[in-house]
Amino acid sequence: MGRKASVDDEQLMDRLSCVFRDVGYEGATLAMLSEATGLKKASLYHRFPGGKEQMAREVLDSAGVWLEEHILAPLKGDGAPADRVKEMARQLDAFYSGGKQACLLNMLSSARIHEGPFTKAIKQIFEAWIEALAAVMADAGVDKREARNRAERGVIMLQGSLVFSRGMGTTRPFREFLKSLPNELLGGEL
Amino acid sequence: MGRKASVDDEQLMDRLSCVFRDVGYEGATLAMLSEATGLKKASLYHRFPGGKEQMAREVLDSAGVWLEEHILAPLKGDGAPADRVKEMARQLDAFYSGGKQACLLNMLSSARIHEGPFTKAIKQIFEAWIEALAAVMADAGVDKREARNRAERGVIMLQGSLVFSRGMGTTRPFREFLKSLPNELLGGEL
DNA sequence: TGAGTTATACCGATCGTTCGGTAATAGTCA
DNA sequence: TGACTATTACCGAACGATCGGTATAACTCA
Repeated sequence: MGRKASVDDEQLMDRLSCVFRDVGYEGATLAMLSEATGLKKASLYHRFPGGKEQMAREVLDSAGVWLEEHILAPLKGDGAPADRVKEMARQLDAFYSGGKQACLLNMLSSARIHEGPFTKAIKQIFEAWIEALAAVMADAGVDKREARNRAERGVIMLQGSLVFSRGMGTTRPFREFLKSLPNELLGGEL
Repeated sequence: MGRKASVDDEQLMDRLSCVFRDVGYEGATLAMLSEATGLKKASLYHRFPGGKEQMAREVLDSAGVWLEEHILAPLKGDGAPADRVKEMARQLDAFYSGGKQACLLNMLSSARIHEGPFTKAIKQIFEAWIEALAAVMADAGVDKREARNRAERGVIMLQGSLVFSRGMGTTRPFREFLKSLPNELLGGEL
């Protein structure tokens, strides 16, 4: 068949994701996306006929897949609840580069594209995440309602610690959050 | 001497702030800022010779002043610690329109302007806020180190709840955060 | 070869910005 | 009081640059 791509889809997603996470949707220009991927604009349009919006959309979708594989699946595993949570923390640490990289869910939820193509996907990811977290806590014997509260708080603190870390110019808040997360979720039940 | 302004400085700041909080720095266009303020682009440049960057910078500065007046001053008041925290919650509820509006500190800390003109101001605001919060808790008898931890957690949860609320399309998380804030800060000392 | 991939060149639109000029107020002096 | 001037606020039109996007040709390799 044809010629092989100089950048495989996975690398492509990673590099596009990096740009969107750094500067958001509006901040990301095709020039930046081109430089980050090593592909010229026209080549990007070959891979993403839908343009910048499709790129962001697919990056968001692949983030959803990543969450499913690296976070939700381990959370639904059969180890001890505390171990599953600790595994999640490990994965999060890698995903956010120890707090250096922002969260796509925050960076892509600007109001410019109000009720736009991203809002639904973002909401779904948040919901799936919280549900899986609540399920783990339920396994650990936490009351269902309390489990949901703690799950939301966990996600909220993740987002907040990333925002705060970026604002303060240090990754310490994020790292401390990760450390406190298991106890935060399974506090009275360890 | 000259002609009186059709929009006073305070209104101007409020309307510019609204745009930056909605769509961030890169997302905000002169066209949007012009429409939001009722001033034509050229008139905006009369008020802000430094252009868009000066607008964002002054909006950020005026947010710092607002924090000083409406948050830090009450926190340093002479009422009961719990009352001071509750007053802060009231002010925050108004400032963020019950969770409908995002935080400038989050929206202006994109990496596009890395180490740019906003980072220092953002950091200062975060620091002043946390210090004032920690002081209130110290007044309530909370251990100094613990007070600082809780203060940071408070700010982190504020940011996180705003991000989460926006992502989920509901203000409930923010409102619940506000409700839980006094107990979160002064939990064991009420 | 010929399908698949990348590159060069280009497009209209919009970006942030600037400039020349006009509208409106305040002070001056008759 | 009322023309004149100074000063400030505002706006229409245009700037160069860059935006996202699109042709079409050149290259690569099964």
